[in-house]
Amino acid sequence: MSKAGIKFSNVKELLMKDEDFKKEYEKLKPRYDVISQIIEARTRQNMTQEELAFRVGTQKSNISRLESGTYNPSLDFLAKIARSLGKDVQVILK
Amino acid sequence: MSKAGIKFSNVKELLMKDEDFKKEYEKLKPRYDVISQIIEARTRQNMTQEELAFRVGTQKSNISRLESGTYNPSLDFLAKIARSLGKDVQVILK
DNA sequence: ATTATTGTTATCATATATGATAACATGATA
DNA sequence: TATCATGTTATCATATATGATAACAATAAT
Repeated sequence: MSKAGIKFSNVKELLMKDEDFKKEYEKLKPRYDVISQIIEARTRQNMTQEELAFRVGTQKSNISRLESGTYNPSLDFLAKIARSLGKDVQVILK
Repeated sequence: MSKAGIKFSNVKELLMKDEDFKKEYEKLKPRYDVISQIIEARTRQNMTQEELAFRVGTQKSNISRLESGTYNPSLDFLAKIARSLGKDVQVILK
């Protein structure tokens, strides 16, 4: 074991975790990005989750769940949300 | 009935259908748009559905199904596809 | 202190996305 | 013709997204 007092295996483990974290982050970035925009657009218009839910045709709890980022939303659902916020959703590969 | 020989109710019906069609189209536009980009990116790289499937970690039949536009894909799936095509998916509300 | 407003969390039921496999279609090529 | 490469379609199993309802938390307003 080196003087620094930390085993390489542990460092590697940490780096691996960091790699995993990065990969995980990359994977979740599109989701968090669009959610941020949704929350931003909604609050900017002083719209409550309940009002947005009404326009979308669902319940406020479901809007809260969406905004929490705890699951993987479908494209159609995102599009419905966007239109209920007076916007269009645009998906671009680049 | 007017001289033109077509009942208003029928015209209305047609217009309604047109409205429905427009609404339906608006609703499906984001899906078809992103699918077009996927197919474009894949074929541009001379990549087969089988190769894309391998990179994504699924089967070629599932890629075919996605590209057929017959269902409502999730954001994560689109992101995985994009990355396997060497691209990033970008979702914008505007 | 109470009540209203807004958002959160948990839970159940149902619909559907996704993975996997197989069979088939089509066109190119030997 | 036979084979190979590529894409399509059907089907089943499983995981999960979504709708719906209820209970709760936090904050503001009265």
